Amino acid sequence: MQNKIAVKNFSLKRTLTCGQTFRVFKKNGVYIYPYGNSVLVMRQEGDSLFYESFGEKLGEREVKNLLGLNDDPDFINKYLKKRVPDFSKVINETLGIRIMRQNPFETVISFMFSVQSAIPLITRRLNALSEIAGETMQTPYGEFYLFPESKDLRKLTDSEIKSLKLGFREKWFREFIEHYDEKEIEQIARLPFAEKEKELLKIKGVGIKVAHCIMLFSMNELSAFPVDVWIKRGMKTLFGADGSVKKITQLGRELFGDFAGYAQEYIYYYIRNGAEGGT
DNA sequence: TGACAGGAAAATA
DNA sequence: TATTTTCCTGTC
Repeated sequence: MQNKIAVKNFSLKRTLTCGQTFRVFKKNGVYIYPYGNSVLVMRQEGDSLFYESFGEKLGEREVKNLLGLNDDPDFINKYLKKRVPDFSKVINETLGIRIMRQNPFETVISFMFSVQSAIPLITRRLNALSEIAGETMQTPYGEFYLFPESKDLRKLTDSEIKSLKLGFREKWFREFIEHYDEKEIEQIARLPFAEKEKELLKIKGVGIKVAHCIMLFSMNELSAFPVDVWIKRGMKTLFGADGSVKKITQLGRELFGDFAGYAQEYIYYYIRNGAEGGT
């Protein structure tokens, strides 16, 4: 792995395992991430990130963009502290998580599959789908499957879809692949925030939480504020916030402004292990 | 075995 | 418009 990027206050591990992405493989100390028509292999050593790609080659610009390495944690933390002084205790200065800029089409399906599901189950479903419909890529690290394109998804048979065991999510998935393709999702990604949210909510299986996950993790909207059960608990503990998910989402965006998405990561870590000193 | 985890949509008030 | 109920798979 001769390609090297200098990084600061960055944790590849945390970035890839914090729940924003689901199809990442760890093998012999390297992380392997199928992305578009590439398989990206990465390894971090201190302040150096090493990478190489197979299939379509990925350059430094693309890798940095994917991993959110153009975001500046120092700036973001200052911004958040200035806006919400009480929040200082929640901010973990060395967390090293960056918000990724993933593929929007894949991210819609990923978070549709995430509804009422834990991470290992989501991963299993997405891997099963990729193995059935995605292209195989041979690498020195083994064989990996790219995430399928919409044209591949339309070719899925009934029993193949059934084999994914999507449960009540199955009808959403069928409707989605019938009505949407990459182009349409890319179009949505170009809209301003409010319209983006509105268009995403039109997709069956996409409610407010999933819509904000999609915007944050694949559509460059760092002010998105996905509220799951943990964030709901956190917002209640920290700010006494109560009420519907919609209300908490609004409150989070008003409180944390341009970087609500990063604030959300801090709250998640704080409420799950930060307050007790975990990692 | 039964309790529980996890969001969206439909039903209901 | 706001609250309750139903949906499915999997783990412990």
